[in-house]
Amino acid sequence: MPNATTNTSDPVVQHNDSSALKDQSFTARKRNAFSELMSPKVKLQKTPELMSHSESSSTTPVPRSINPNHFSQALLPYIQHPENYPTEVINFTDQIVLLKDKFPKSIVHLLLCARDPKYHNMNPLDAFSKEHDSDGSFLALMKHEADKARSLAASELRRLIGKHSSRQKTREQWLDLHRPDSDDKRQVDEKPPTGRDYTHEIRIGVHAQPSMASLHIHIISRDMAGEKLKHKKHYNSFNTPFFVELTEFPLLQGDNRLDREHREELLRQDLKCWRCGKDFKNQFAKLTGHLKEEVHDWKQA
Amino acid sequence: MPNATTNTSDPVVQHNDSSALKDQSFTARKRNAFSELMSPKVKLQKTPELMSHSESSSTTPVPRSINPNHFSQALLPYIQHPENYPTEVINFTDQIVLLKDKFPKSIVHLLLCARDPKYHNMNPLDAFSKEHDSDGSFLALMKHEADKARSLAASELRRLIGKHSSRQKTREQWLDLHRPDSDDKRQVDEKPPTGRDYTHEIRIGVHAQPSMASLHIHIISRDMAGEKLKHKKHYNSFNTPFFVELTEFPLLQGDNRLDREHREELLRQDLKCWRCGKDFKNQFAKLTGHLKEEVHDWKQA
DNA sequence: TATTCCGATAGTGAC
DNA sequence: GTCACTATCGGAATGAG
Repeated sequence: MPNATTNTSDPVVQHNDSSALKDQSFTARKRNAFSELMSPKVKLQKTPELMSHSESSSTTPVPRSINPNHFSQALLPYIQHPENYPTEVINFTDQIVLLKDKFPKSIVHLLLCARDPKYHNMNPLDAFSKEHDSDGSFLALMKHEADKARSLAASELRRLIGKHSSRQKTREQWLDLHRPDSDDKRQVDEKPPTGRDYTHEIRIGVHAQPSMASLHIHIISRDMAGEKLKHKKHYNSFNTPFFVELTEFPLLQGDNRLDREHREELLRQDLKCWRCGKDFKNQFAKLTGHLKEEVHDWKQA
Repeated sequence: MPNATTNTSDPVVQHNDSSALKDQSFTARKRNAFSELMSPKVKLQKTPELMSHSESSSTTPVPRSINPNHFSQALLPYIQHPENYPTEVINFTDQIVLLKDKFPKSIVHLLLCARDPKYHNMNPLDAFSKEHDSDGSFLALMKHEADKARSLAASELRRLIGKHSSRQKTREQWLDLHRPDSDDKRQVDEKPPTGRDYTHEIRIGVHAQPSMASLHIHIISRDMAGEKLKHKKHYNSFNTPFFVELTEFPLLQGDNRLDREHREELLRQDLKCWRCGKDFKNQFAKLTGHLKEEVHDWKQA
């Protein structure tokens, strides 16, 4: 069996489905980031005062006098002391922290956070605007980091659902027949068939109006099959224009998502299956029931 | 100890609080009507076709083609064959059946049903109108039966909560001191102090728009402390003009309860404590919490 | 749009 | 205004000596 490559469309199939060692296929870091969810209750550590917390022009849910224990500040500890959270944090630099979302709305759901305090409490629509990022350098940095995170997320998704993929199985069978010690090399193809490219199943973007004050980008697989997807706003925040892809930035000046009312309207709109478009009105339970079937098919591709 | 009388304001206090024999204080009938609630699920028996089911001018929730198994017909078996339901039916004549409400909204909650098929599916506002009861004989009959039922209900209420009553305790102490074999007859009063008159705590009336098709009159204690009082409409149906006291009939021609919209408005109105008048808006749970205290006091009277 | 808890609201099905 | 079940919708608290 050939060794793993870094090309997510040409991966080794991992047959091992247990979670014990699964992180090793995800990243070379010693950290144990993908092993488990955090404990349900965040224990906020004593945090220093924030350096800055200017009000966003796109409005913000954060109170003007910021209580570091307020729920909207729950990401702060990871940003300020990522080294203290080896279970949750996948990797970090001086600029960013990549961590697992504690309440995953899809099979793979990561958050890429900016560490610079000037982005605390700043709406991403502002942070990535011409006004605040005139030379686009911040956007470029985050796009670069997000692309790396996409690769990690794709690898993790492949590890988790690759065994269901028909393309993956085809590749696996070819590799079995062509392994160095095989007697049976009837196939004459020069190269193995490509496996599924899971990077295409990863979406990258921000919420037009986040509740968490720390600037964060969602790195999320397409499925919406996460255990913590519990209501309509969860779903619509990822499956309407409320979810702003990073490629959309900087937004045009008249973008209607700069209007608070429009954002709330997006979250209230009818639930529609991301895969087949079926309209479930307000029936969230019906939607999730339907999604189980859709995701079953989606895994087969 | 003197024997029981039929005067509800001059009762024997029953110290026995167990349910095994409690029916004996309620009625001389052999029936076991007050022992327990029916099983939660009504098993409708196969019923003969209804004789008549004219539409009420006050509108009716009953479909035009009546299915005898429809929920609105659930009282029919008791009316047609009261003798088959000794547990639920307290007594009956050719004209009426008196039975325990299976879903009591107060500590005592009885239903007095008319047996004549011409009242099936007739709104009580019509049945007791000049048009349908020009000589008032039907109203007179039902008032007479309801008054008898009131006495039974009052006795049952006394049996259930009399031990909490201060007036009842005063009477009890006097009777203790004056019992035939007592050594201590220091009291010189000629007559025992009256106990609480529980007939004043029994209300008699109909719902302005019943869901059950069979004409029925509620005989219900004042408390609203029944286990089956579960939502706002339950409460308001007994504590707004939606509850039409039998003494109000026949209604004046312009009575606004003849209007369906007005009836629905009555059920939607703010929840107000029947005892102190406090407004609980839509907060049903807060109301029932409050009622526990009020009913505790009410029992003391 | 953070979660969680509680509770009010709304629709359905009942044979 | 029948009940019981499911689920949607709506507010409030959320820390901590």
